[in-house]
Amino acid sequence: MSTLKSSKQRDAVLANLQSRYDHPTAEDIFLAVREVIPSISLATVYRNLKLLESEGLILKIPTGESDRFDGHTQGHYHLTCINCRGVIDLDIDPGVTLNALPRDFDGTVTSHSLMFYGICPDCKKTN
Amino acid sequence: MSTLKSSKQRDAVLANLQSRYDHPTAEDIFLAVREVIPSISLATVYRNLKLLESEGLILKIPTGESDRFDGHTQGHYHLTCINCRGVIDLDIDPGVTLNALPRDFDGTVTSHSLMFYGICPDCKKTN
DNA sequence: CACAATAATGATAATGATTATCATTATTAA
DNA sequence: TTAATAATGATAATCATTATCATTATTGTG
Repeated sequence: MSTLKSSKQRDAVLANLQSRYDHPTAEDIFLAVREVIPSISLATVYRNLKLLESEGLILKIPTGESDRFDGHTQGHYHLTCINCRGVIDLDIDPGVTLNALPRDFDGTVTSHSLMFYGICPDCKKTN
Repeated sequence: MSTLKSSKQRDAVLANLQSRYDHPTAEDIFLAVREVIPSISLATVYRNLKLLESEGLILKIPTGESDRFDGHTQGHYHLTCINCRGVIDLDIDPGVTLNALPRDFDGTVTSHSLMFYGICPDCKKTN
């Protein structure tokens, strides 16, 4: 197993993700980090997103379109707006759902992810 | 707006999806339906999956890899096995999570999807 | 400090999943 | 039965993501 070496690109990707509360795609992150490190490559962004996710430092949110990423790993839930396709945080207790797991389930559950679909406050206001 | 015309390909895709309880990819469905309609094209499978989903007859499950599909639309939850990458049904009351929605949320929620991650019974037995 | 080992990078080619195109075929309503 | 048009199969195109590879940066050691 190879040992991690630090890189300013990886630091910048993580810092960007931790500084924002939307849920950007790899492309979004690429564009943002490029303001700070103009030479950064999209491949490096993808590489580091994968690495950071496997380290447990960020979350990947599959959406059916481009994956989105979240720099805040404490349990919380999301809403996907079916109008603007954006993903926002919701303020709900993350515990409730796990309590509902049936006792007789033969597998092992290690985590869960809850996605709500609907209209986000911004889109609701605008329409 | 164009009016739907029936096709045996679309019927076969829907029938296949409704007859099974795994959560196949478009490719899986293509291979299965080809046993019945050897001339069917993968493009036709994708086309009809999209159409059936927009009609609300099937569910698309984003996974971060290939999308998976579900022919049973009554509310229920899934477990993604982090070992075999399969998706199985879980037997939990779908109501609990919606009750947890905060009252002061300014948007509108129309549906939700809960994905558990862990080891499925088959993989747990085998290892 | 100098250096060797190797992880990380940027550029870009390759892949895999999904969608678009287009000529042909099938379904439908009149 | 026919005209209108939705659906198909074949395949090209697109989009997101990953792999490759030569070069650069980081790190531990003498």
